[in-house]
Amino acid sequence: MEFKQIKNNKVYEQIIEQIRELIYEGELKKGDKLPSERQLKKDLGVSRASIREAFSALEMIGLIESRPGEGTFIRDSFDEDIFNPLSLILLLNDNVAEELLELRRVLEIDCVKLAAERATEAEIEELHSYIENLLSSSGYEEDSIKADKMFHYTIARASGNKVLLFFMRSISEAMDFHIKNTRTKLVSKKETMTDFARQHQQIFKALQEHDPEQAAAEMKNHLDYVEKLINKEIEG
Amino acid sequence: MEFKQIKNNKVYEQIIEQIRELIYEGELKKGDKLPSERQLKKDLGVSRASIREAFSALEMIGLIESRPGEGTFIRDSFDEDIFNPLSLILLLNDNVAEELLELRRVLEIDCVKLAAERATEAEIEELHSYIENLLSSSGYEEDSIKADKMFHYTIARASGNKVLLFFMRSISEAMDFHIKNTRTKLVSKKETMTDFARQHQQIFKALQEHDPEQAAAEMKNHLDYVEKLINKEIEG
DNA sequence: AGAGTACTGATGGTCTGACCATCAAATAAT
DNA sequence: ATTATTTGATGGTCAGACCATCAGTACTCT
Repeated sequence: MEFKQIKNNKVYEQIIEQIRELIYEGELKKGDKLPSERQLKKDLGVSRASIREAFSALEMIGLIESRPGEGTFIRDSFDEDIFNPLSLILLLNDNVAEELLELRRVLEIDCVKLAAERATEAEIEELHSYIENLLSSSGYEEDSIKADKMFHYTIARASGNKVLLFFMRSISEAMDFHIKNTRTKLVSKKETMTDFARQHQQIFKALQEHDPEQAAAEMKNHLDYVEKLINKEIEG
Repeated sequence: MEFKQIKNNKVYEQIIEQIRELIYEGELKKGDKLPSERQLKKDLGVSRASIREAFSALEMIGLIESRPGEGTFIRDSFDEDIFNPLSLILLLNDNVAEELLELRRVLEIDCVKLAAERATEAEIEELHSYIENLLSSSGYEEDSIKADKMFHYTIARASGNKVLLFFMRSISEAMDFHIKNTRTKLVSKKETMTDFARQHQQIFKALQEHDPEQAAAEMKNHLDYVEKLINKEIEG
C-alpha cells in the first residue's frame, strides 16, 4: 500500500498550481494579463489576501509583474534585471564561496566553448568594446567591475542558451554577496586591470576565430589568474 | 549626475530585504525561528497581511518554512525536496527543452569529473545499488525512472558541490515538465533499459577507479545515446 | 472641431479585525 | 509519576475598508 504525500495545503499554493497549469497548457503566455484580484476572488472563491500571497510569491521569482492601476501580467522575459531569489538561498550555505568559484569555473568554460561556436558579429563587437572600457576605466573601480562583468555576461549571452545565461547570472549575483569586497580590492590595482584586459583580449581573439578549444584554454588561463588573486586576498 | 533606481516600493519587498540582511550578517542562520507574524507586525509597524506576503514569497523559493501552531523557520537545508520555482519560469521559454538538454549535458559531464575525484566509498556503493535497481525494475516504469534519476542525482551529490547539485535538480525538475511523456516512453522498452544499465555500469567503473576523463567519456557516450533516443521520439 | 482638463471606475497596495485549526507548554486529574 | 485537559500562541484564512495610481470617458474652453 502506498500513499501519496498530501501537499498544497495552503490556498495560495493551490492558486499558484492552477496558474502553473494554465501556463503549461498554453492558456497563459508571456505578456498576458491575469484577471484582477477581485475577479479571481470570485472565480476561485478565496479571499484577496490569499491571492495576493500567491502573487507576491510569483512576483518574487520573476514570473509575474503587478502594476498599480493597470493589472497583473506575465513577464515577457526573464532576461531583464530581476532580483534573483537563488542568491538568497545560496547565502545560507557554508563554503558557498568556494563552491561558487568552482561552479563558475566549469560553467564559464562550457559557456565560452558554446559562444565560440555561436557568437554573432554584433556580440563580438560588443565584447571588444568592453575590453576598451576596461582599459579606460583605470582608477574608477565601479566602471572596471562593470566592464569585467559585462564581458563575461556577454559571453554567456553569446552561448545562445538562455537557461545557461540565467544560471551564470545567479552565480554572479550570489558571488557579489560573498566576495564583493575582495572583488573591489582586486580591481583597484592598475596592474591587475591590464592583466585582465590582456587575458580578455586573448579570449576575444579565440571567439573571433570561432575556436572553442582555444577559447576554453584562454578562459581557463584567465580564471586561474583570478582565482589565484582571490585566494591570495582572502588568505593574506 | 547619476540617480539610483528607486526600488522596494512594496512593503513586502522591504521586509524581505531586511530578512536578507539579517541572514547576510549572520544573525539568522539555518534552523532559526523567526519572530511570529504578530510580533513582526509590531516591530516593523506593518500589517500582518504584508508580512504574510513576504513570507509566502520566501517560502516559495524554499528559504523559510511555516508550521501552524509552531512558527516560521529558516530551512535547514535545500537538499530536501522543495518545489523549485525555476521550473515554473522555464515553462515560459521557447526551445527550453533543447536548451535544458544542452545544459544538462555540459553540467553532467563536469559533474562526473568532480565526482570521479571525490566520490566516497559509500557513494560508490550507493551508485552500484541503483544499477541493480535499474535491471530489476524492468516492466515497472516508475521504478526504472527512479533508479535512473537516483543514479544521476547521486553523482551530482558526489561532486561535493551543493550549488551544482542544486542546479542539476532544477534542470531535472524542469525537464520533467517538458519531456515527461518522452521519458516514460523511453523507459518502457526493455532493450533501452539494459543499454542504460550497461552504460551506467561503465560510468560506475570509471568513478570507482577515480578516473575523471574516463568517467567524462562514458557519460558523454551515455548522454549521446539518451539524446538520440529523445530526438527520435520527439520527431517520430 | 480640436486640445486640454476633470471626472469616474477599475486596479493594485495596505491595513484592521476577526475566526479557525494546530501545536506546545502549563495545568489539572488520575 | 503518568496521563488528560486546558490554555495560549501561532500560522491560515477571510471580509471589509481606504488609498494611490492609471486608463478611458466626458467635459470644458478656445
